[in-house]
Amino acid sequence: MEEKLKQHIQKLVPLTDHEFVKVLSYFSFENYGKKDFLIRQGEKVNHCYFIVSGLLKLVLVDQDGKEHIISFAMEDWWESDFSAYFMQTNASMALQTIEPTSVYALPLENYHALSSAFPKMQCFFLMKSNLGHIASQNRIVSFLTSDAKGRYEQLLKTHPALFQRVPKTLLASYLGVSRETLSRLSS
Amino acid sequence: MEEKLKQHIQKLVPLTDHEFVKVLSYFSFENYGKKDFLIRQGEKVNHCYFIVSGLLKLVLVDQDGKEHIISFAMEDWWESDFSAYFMQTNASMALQTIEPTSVYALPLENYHALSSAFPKMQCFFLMKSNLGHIASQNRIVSFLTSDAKGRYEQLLKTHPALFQRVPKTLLASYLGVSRETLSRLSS
DNA sequence: TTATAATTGTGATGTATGTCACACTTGAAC
DNA sequence: GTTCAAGTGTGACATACATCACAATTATAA
Repeated sequence: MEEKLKQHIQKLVPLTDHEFVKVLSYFSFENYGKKDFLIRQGEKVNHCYFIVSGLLKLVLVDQDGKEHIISFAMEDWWESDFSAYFMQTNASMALQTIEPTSVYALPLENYHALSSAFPKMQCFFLMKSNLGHIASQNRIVSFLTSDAKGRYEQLLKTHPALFQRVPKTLLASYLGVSRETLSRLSS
Repeated sequence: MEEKLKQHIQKLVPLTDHEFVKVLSYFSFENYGKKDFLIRQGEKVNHCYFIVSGLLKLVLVDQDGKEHIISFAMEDWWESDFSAYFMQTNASMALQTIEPTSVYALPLENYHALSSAFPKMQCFFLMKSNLGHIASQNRIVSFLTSDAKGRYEQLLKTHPALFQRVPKTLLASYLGVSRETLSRLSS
């Protein structure tokens, strides 16, 4: 499981075993069961997470009590309420497991310490952030250019595994359509 | 106009005058008229841009020839087709001026050179990227949680100036609704 | 100025999608 | 196994929004 994080970082920046051991010391390893909260809406956000295994949802509950899925987070992803994490404000969304999940957690102080101690890691975080920004923009594009059916088909193509692992209600919420409409699209 | 960039950077990282002069040398200053293209869909993307003055649209034309506005870019913003810029692929969207515009352009080689020569600048880019990621995620949230009217009112609250500077057709395209619907919302 | 294009408002109508209701199935807990 | 909750499909109906059409107004250029 250390290997997972090591290989993940090494895909973008070279890192000796010795360096990695030091890098790893900035993180803490944590295990969660099903439906556990890593972040609760309205509370402080102390960590961002690298997901070793499992599956989570980044979710926002609106005034009407309706749940909206901003993102699913799976193996090899980084997730948090990044706005609340970086700005040190209260979480506007929750991060909750769908399946039992193992993560490496990185406190904000350590994020900064790690970035200054290892320029390579700052470079790594920069690349990750750029990729995250691009991914979000693609999602915006899919809202602008596609209707429910188009977005459904894109998701089916890019993340077929999700349709096995996640209840349709959650997929519908991620796509921005009602459960019923999604059901009709897939039949 | 150098001042604009200097103050913008100094809002996030401290920089001596001497350092800034060196930083500035990585950029080239460019002027554009109305409706000029900085990036054309399908072509290589060589620069990202800091906007000193003016107004642009980041826009995608789909198969049906319909135009979708991913983003407006105004003074003090950074813009590009970041996916194409970083991955060195062809642009999936165009960047075009709405008003006459002045920018500082940064070639990708210089982006990397600047980041290694000035750790502070890498830190700056990291913060900017994080903020960009967060902004995109907020836009996604607005698509998930709000209908056309809600998104219209949010935009009116956060960027009232746009309603003076930009034709309603473009605002509609940004909001993901038809021109006619936007017209009815505002009356 | 005059001519032409760009921008905007508004009615009539079609369609995609949401909402409510209910039944059926599947899986989890005791 | 029995029980209960979670997940799913589908009909009937309501509604938000798109599309098409046209007129009116405002910029832009010759």
